[in-house]
Amino acid sequence: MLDIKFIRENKDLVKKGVTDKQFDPSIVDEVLKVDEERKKLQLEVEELRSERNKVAKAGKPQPSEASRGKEIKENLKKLEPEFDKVDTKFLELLNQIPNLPLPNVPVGKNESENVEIKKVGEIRKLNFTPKDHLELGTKLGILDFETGAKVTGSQFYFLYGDGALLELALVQYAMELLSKEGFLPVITPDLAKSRFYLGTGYAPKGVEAQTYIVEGEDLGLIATAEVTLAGKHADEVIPENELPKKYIGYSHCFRQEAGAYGKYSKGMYRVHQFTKAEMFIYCKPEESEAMHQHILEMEEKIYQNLGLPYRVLEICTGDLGAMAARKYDIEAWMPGRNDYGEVTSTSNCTDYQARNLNIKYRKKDGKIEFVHMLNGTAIATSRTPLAILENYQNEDGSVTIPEVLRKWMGKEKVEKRNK
RNA sequence: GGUGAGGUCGCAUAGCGGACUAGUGCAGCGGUCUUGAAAACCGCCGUAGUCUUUUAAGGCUACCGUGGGUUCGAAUCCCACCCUCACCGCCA
Repeated sequence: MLDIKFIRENKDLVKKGVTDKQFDPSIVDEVLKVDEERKKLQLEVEELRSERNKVAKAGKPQPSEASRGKEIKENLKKLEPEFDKVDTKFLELLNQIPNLPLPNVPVGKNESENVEIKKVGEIRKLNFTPKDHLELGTKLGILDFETGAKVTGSQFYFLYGDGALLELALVQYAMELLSKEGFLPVITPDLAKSRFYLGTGYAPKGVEAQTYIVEGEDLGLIATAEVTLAGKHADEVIPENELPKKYIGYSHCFRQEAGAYGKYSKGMYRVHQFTKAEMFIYCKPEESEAMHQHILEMEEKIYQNLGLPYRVLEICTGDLGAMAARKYDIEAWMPGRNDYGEVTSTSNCTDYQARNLNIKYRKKDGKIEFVHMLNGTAIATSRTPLAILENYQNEDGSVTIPEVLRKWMGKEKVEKRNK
């Protein structure tokens, strides 16, 4: 959420940001209106409580005071629920105001106005018609959606042999590279309490649209390790000298993806479960822009080393979503669709998530302030293997393994298995 | 899953209905002393919200695992839940 004080004092600025994000700016006026109501009620409640405390402090049973005390109690019994109701409504509305875009973010209505900031790598010219990853993987016997559908449901898959090894190799590659860059490798739980899968904004509006929820418990399957890594420091005050904290988290990710079908969702591009190595950084406000560039650099390094052609997009205001103040996506070339497709996304959420989760840091001078929080994909297995299969395919249907992964795969090429 | 013990201010502890405006110790910050340091001594030292106010400062409210309840008054009593520790059971 945003700081209500900031909203009170910068109404027009907030409205502009909200408008640029393609949210309805009237929400800002609504919040301020309910805020006034809330403050009024709060004052009444606090005055009553103050009197109650005085009466109580006067000591023993004095008959007249006791009856006044009873009266106050009755009044509070009516007023407090009223305040709670308004307060709840206030928070609900406040949470609907998205994070504001940073000043240099390109203004645009939707994804069509995202800005391509660079293109890297050369697209291989093939002298044969490329197959898509689904056909390649299925024929190689390493990818099996049919059994996934049988056992679990549509858009789930089994990996066999080199398919399984490729996923593990990618994760190990990313973990090794990033731990050398000062990121702490973390394996997190794959489930989290609702406070965290909601508090990180993964389901702020459509709520259950993305998240699988465990019946009878306050638990859901995480959509990304961002949820657990952000929850890790909830309600903490981090000493300044421990910042920045850099994590590379490993988890499985679960998304319902309700209604998300279509030709671009084919095969591994959009699935209900995948594995991901996710970078996550907590830092001081003044260094968050630099940290964001740092994450993007790491992502580029990974895709360069994997030898995958890609482009970098700066996401425009209208496509940022609620949490991000700035966002970059990397799209890798995917011959199967003859187009680029998203493989990573890195967001600077500034202090928006930190305010939801109450994560602060103590400065050297003793002052306490909210941290900035950033996240970025290192490897999303399903989409990265997809890009590898399609870009490294040979005419005979075999797939050459990228050099950096060979030490974990123990071979240079994936070929058809008999069994 | 069962039984028992426990969750109090950064840490450690006290607290068993009205002297709690949550005490004490440690750590931290400032000072005196010292060539410097240590020690000793003195002072300061939670978070959030809100009101008065230009600021500064002060007042008020809430917070003793979480949520309810009893009472004029709850850290303290009652109920439910969560977590930690120990032992037992069950399992990779």
